[in-house]
Amino acid sequence: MTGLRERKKFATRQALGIAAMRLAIERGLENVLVEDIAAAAGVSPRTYNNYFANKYEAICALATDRAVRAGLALRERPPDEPLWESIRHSVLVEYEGGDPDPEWVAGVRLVTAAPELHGEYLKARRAMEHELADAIAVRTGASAGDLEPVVLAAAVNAATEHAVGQWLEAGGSVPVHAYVQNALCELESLLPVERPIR
Amino acid sequence: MTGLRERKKFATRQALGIAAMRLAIERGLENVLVEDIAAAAGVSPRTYNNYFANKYEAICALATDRAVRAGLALRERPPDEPLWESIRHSVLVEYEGGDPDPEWVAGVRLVTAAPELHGEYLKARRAMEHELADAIAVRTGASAGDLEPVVLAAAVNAATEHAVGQWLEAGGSVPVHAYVQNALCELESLLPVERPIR
DNA sequence: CCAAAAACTGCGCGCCACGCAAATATTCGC
DNA sequence: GCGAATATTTGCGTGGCGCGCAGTTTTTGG
Repeated sequence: MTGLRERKKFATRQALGIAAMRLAIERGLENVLVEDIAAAAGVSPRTYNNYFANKYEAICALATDRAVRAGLALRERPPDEPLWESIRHSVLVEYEGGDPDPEWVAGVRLVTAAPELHGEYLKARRAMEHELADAIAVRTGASAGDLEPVVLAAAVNAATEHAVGQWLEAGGSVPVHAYVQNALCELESLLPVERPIR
Repeated sequence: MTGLRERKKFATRQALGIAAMRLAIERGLENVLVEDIAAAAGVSPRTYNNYFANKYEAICALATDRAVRAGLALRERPPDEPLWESIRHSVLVEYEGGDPDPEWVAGVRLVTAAPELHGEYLKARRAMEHELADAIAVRTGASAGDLEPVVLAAAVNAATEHAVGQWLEAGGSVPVHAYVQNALCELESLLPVERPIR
């Protein structure tokens, strides 16, 4: 990742993602052309298509990256930490800085409100589920094909999305962070692990 | 649903969905034009777009319908039946007849193999999750905004998809049915409900 | 500093989503 | 049944998109 090539590539991807989200928020999804996004990121339309196959991928790129990072974060928690605590930390970093930032809030609102984005957004969430499941499997020493890590990851994802939904409905005076933490704690009590996974 | 109008509309939608899936299987996703699907269903290309916004929606239409039906099925189980049994029945009907049918198998393979279809397929699965969650909430008497039904539905979905994945890997000598039933039973033991939900 | 590898770009083509308005089919009150 | 009201289908036209191709520019490794 230290090569100039890779850094530039990543920067372009990120610039496109940010530009796409910004434009979609301020103009509305339908009034953004691929051409606009490319221009805003200082790149030719043709190059845009080397990074993303369509508008929606670009808009969700940030969400995708963040989601994947949650999985990586879990892998890097100290292995002696209780699993639930590790999961809570890994998921919560996703929502750490974002909450008061009005652009972040608008982004969440956009992604949940626009049906055209749902498919892409779900792909991002599922990517996180997979990362989480793998990381959990490593931690619990599960063998390949085991059901438990998969279910656990899915439950975490569902609880998280549910929390965000509740937070959105509530109007946003309390930070998301609190909602998500709450949901994860409640989830923990719903999934009592007989042989306590550490 | 008894009006001629509604029946025709439903028939067209189904014809388009079937045609789309068939063509995609026998030619490969990239070699199917919207025009072809419309023609195969005996409808103008313009009409196609009154039903579906793109190729992928049409291809996944059957999956979507089946997924939603699972939710409805749960609502119609006898309320005195144990909840887990109701869930198992409702989910299993999705996989009842399909398994030996080579076209059904090819469809599952296509949907899981082609990345372009993932977003749409995930939307179908999530629709089922919502239906299941609602039905479960009714059954357990949960109040609006409760986490438990949502998590339960997500877990059921994850277990189901996991089972199908395992079955695909195994090559298909044992029917899917068995895999899914297995996974759901295992899931049941993973989610011991303290105050036993009936 | 140079050759190999990779990324960016312009061009062009076929496909697609959708608004609009005319034609056709279905429903419903009478 | 009949005719008006309401839905659906369809053709046409347009703007936008996805991507293969081939030429140029940039980065890399030696």
